Amino acid sequence: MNTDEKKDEKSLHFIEEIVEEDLKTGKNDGRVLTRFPPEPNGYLHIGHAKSICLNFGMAQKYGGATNLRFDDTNPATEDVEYVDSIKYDVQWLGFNWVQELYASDYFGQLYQFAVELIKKGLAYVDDSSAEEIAAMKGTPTEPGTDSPYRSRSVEENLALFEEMRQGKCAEGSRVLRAKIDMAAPNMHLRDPLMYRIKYARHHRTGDTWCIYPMYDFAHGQSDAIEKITHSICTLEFIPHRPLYEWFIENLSIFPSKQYEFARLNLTYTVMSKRKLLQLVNEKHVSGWNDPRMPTISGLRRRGYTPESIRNFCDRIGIAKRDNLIDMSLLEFCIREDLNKKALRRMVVLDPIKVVITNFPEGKVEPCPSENNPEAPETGNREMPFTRELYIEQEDFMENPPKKYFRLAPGQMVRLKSAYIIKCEEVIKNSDDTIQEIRCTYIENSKSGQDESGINVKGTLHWVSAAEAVPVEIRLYDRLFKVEDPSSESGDFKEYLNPESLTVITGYAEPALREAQPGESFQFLRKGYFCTDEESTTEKLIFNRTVTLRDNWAKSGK
RNA sequence: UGGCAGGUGGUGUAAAGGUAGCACAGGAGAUUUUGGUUCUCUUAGUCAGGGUUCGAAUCCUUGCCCGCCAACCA
Repeated sequence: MNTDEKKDEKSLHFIEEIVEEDLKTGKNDGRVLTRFPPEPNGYLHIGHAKSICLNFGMAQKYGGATNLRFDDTNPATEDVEYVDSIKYDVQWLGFNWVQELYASDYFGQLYQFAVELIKKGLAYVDDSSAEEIAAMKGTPTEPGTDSPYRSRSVEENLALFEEMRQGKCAEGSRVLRAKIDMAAPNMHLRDPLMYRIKYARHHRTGDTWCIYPMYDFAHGQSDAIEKITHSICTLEFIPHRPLYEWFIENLSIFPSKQYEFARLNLTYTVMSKRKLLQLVNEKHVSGWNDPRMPTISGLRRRGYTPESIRNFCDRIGIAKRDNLIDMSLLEFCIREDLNKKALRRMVVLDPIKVVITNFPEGKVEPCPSENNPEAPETGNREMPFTRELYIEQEDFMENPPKKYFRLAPGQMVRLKSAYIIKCEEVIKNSDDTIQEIRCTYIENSKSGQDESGINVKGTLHWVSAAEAVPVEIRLYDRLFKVEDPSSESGDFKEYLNPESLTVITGYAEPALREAQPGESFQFLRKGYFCTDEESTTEKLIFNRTVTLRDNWAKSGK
């Protein structure tokens, strides 16, 4: 009994365990307040989605809340364009923050904190150059050396820091540093920089400030100011934790706690904002929302749903070891979701003409076809069946291998929701290519009223040649040719997949005329496709989200 | 040769000293008017050595391997 109960429980990941322990011991009065802290210097990607699901998810699960806080301490790289896209993407994923905040909201408070540390003799103004500071920092195996400015008096430091703030110092001429330990084995404790001078216009504070706090002197204090209980970040911030705690202790502010988990890596793509920005700037992709990008906006345009992404984040788990998740898991998640939701439509991507010789010219016979067999309540739409049709080039072979269930001379197939046809003759062009396939249809074999008694192995999708709508189809494939482009030697861009995008014209059944931008469909036997945002009634454009699973192709044919 | 954090099937992730489980991927079959879906079944794993223990993925120890850290980035 006891063991059965245990089996049913989903096991907790290490952060959930920490929170449950805190709740049990009454820490923070049972309060859970997390924050999602993006820097507005790029678009959010699927790795951020993992963090978003974690931070908002923890709050949701334990009756807490989550702040959205922009870590905007570097005006040189940040912009409102990014702020807007980030807010949109978080909401699109299905999460709501209680407060929209900015580290820049705290610039005044942070300045006071710095003054406080100077007064306590724990911070000093250093006139050394960036190069000199780097040289005095030492190396991981050798201790650093004290700066000649390290022993300035409190009064002098106070005056100098004030001058920095007033814009009396040139950019790069001075910095404010914490006075900790130049011999610390942890490099981050070797008198880390707290403030630097930057004459850059900030997207929120404008020209109010010319000194800006570094990450380490902004993040922890922002957490403390907001009384964040669990400050969750990625593994590379582990060495920052002692510094995070040092500032909090010496300032005697709310003791937020930092916890670190392993960031997401995905096969056949890159996940660093720097690299993604490079792909955008160098035009290897059409923009941050190119459907090949692992960005939230790219995935959205590709046809990924919020549900599928949340589900994916759920399945990959939270742990501390480095990981490289197989792209096929993400693909599984979107297929799973779209299988339930996407309406079925027939589109021939690579047409070959079929003439039904015993079907009257000019006749149009409506064939009802289910919109989604997984959701019968979606009903049917009608496909027009006519004498001339298109089927897929690959669905016909003159000399088929055994177990080829499709069309071949003398063989019969079912046209989905319509008739069984038999291939009678192949008409060729002078260059030996196929001009058209001549078939006869079995009159009493219509779907739903089949009295032919004929059993066929294959069912093909098709469209009426006369009624089909030409549409643009963008076939997307993986962005890179190798699983882990970042770990390969040389420039990661050498490994871009030149065939990541193929644009073709396909022939769609008439019902697709009404496709709205953002709407997803299953093109029968071909895959899931999403109407592109640039699609119009005059020119329909579809992006391939993902192919269907294909056991036939997998078997090597 | 410094500090820190990790190492469980191909990929992820559970098992908190007591049956190594789940998902994806792979394989076999059944169903199917999508070679889709669904349903069965299945291959495959505790980094290595030593120790503690009745019993170790788990504790101790040594070694090996991977990652992060020396931006006026976050």
